[in-house]
Amino acid sequence: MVTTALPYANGPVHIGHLAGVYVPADIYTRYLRLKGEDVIMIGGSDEHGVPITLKAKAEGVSPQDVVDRYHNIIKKSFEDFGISFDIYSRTSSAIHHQTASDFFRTLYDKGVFIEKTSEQYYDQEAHQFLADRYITGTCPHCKNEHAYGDQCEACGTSLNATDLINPRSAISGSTPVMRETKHWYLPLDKYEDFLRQWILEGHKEWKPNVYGQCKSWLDMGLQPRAVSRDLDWGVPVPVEGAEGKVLYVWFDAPIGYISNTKELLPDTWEKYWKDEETKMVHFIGKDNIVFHCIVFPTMLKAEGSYILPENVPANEFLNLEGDKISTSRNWAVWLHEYLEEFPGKQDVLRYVLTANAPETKDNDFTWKDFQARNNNELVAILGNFVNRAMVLTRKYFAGKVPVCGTMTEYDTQTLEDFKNIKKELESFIETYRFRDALKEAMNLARIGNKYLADTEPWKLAKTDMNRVGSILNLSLQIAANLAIAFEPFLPFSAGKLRKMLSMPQCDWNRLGDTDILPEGLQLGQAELLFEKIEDAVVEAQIQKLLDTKKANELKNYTPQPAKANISFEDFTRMDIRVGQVLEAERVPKTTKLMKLKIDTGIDRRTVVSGIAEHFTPEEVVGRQVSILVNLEPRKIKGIESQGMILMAENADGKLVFVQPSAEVKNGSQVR
RNA sequence: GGCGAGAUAGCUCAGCUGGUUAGAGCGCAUGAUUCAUAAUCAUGAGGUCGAGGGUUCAAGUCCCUCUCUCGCUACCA
Repeated sequence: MVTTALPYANGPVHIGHLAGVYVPADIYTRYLRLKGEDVIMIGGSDEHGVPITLKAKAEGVSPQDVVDRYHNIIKKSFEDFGISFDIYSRTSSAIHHQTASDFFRTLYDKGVFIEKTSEQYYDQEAHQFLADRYITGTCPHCKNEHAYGDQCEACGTSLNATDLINPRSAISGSTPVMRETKHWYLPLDKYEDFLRQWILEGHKEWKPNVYGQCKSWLDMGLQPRAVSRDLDWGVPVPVEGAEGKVLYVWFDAPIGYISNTKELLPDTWEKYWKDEETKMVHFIGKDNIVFHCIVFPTMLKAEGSYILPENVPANEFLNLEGDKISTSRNWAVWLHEYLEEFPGKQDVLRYVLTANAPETKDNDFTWKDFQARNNNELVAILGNFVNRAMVLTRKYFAGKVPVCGTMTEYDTQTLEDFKNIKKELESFIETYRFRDALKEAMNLARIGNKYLADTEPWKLAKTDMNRVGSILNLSLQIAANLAIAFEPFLPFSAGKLRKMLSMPQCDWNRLGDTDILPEGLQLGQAELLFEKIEDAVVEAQIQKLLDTKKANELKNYTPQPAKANISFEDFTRMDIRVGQVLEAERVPKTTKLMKLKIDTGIDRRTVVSGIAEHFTPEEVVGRQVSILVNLEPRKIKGIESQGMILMAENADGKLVFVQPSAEVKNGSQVR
């Protein structure tokens, strides 16, 4: 049984999700199916939790509306992309609510949970407890007045809601009060010995990143974790006196794997979850390691009747054009958009994401690389070889598989080269090394190209047609092998290829054979498997990325609220002058600081300013600027700064000098 | 300055528990070739494995120090 991390239904799916989870899981599953194994692939949307309720609130719609929207987009795009789920369901379904509820109740009845009462902020007007995100207030560190209960976005410090000065409810705006609330905790610490044994002793074969992270968690010591929250969106806690409480989203989400299996196989689902013979594999990203290796197994163990995962092949992250993928910054290639803009090119993306998969460390996706891999590998190596074999066969044998005569020594030598491809592919795939597996499959096409180049059937056609027949027969058999080898990776193209080769079945066990296509078989219509991608196309994608990013930044820009009024007195105390930059140099070992020598008209002084990311020293020398001259001097990086240059900051973070619109004398006052 | 990750051919990266002349793909150069979506095939160019030190019979691979790069965070008066 293969499970894939449940994508969170507050946005569409992007290439990072695909590369990390869904493409590898799909390759693995398709491979097992081809081998005739009894395998199911389980997926679904994760639809509970605070961020969805916040999004719903911001848009003025219900949480259900939000999850409906994204669930449908995600589901559709997975289908179109060829991720072959046996079921893709969702955690807002009735069957999931029932399953999660029962699961909790079972643990509850067994006395697994610890009940603890703690004090939490409560909104008396809205009559509900407030999650950390729902509380705003003044940050105790930087005095930012718009800090959240879990984090201050101005200074980046993570906070407890109780740290905030002047806390306010984000729902009603009222001042919340502390009130007692009861929650249930899963005592992970009690399972530490079991986990230690199971993972550290029993699963040394797990990927180093997974094993390492588990080890570090176990070494730090585990704490009980709350499994419930005060919220009205989610699976209600099925216990008396738990009104207004739901299961915490990390508790309910992995149970989604079980619910979805139930939905798929109402009668036989237990075979997959409770039979020791079943191998369960969780495909996830690195952010999910702890939940799938520590928390969920503990839940399953505590319940008692479930099996534990056999492996958790977590991938690292994929970056995009050198930058982290980010939903909120819109720095992503969205799957549903890709499918629209590159119709019929699912396999190109599948190929690129696999060839460059973040299996051992974070990797970078670039459109240039996408183009290069398509043009130089898919088109030039794979597509071209198939096309050569097809065209030659059509030309000399009217598109029928020719008779294979006696093999030359060279033929058998070529065969040797790909005899063991099956074994190698299997060993790579079964150890989750899909990048290497794909490379191996590609090598088969290279062997084909080399074979044609070395035997030169187009020359022999003038003298020895029998020999040409043997060569093409073997070439076509290689093509047939390609159709099988690529089936898990590039299902669309492999299907197309099989159609061209009149190969109705795809039987993995025939991989490596050289009699897959019978002699005399009439081949289908030849068509190109892949087509070149022009420069303009990828340039447009890069431009689009930059544009949407910019647009998004501007859209998200909200002017800071006005500060409290000050008196005229206060204003006149500030002495702002027009000055001129005489010298400028970067401050060593800093990224943003520049040291400036300013002629203020009154004197010449040194000012340190954080503009080095936006201007070079040459650009600023000679410029007139506005400068606050009577600011208390301050040492920055050991340099005394005597004043402040006034800058305007644009929505995209770019700085602009505030300077007079016409030249004035240095020292002129700004009032 | 703090925390985390990293530094291997022009580029993107492999190199597991230390062991023969350090690898792949792409790019580049030269040659071959024309069946093929100017695609293919061959050959090659020599990277002091960031620097220095240490452990060892033996280190890209282990230890220490330093430098640099990339994230996040200070510094933006």
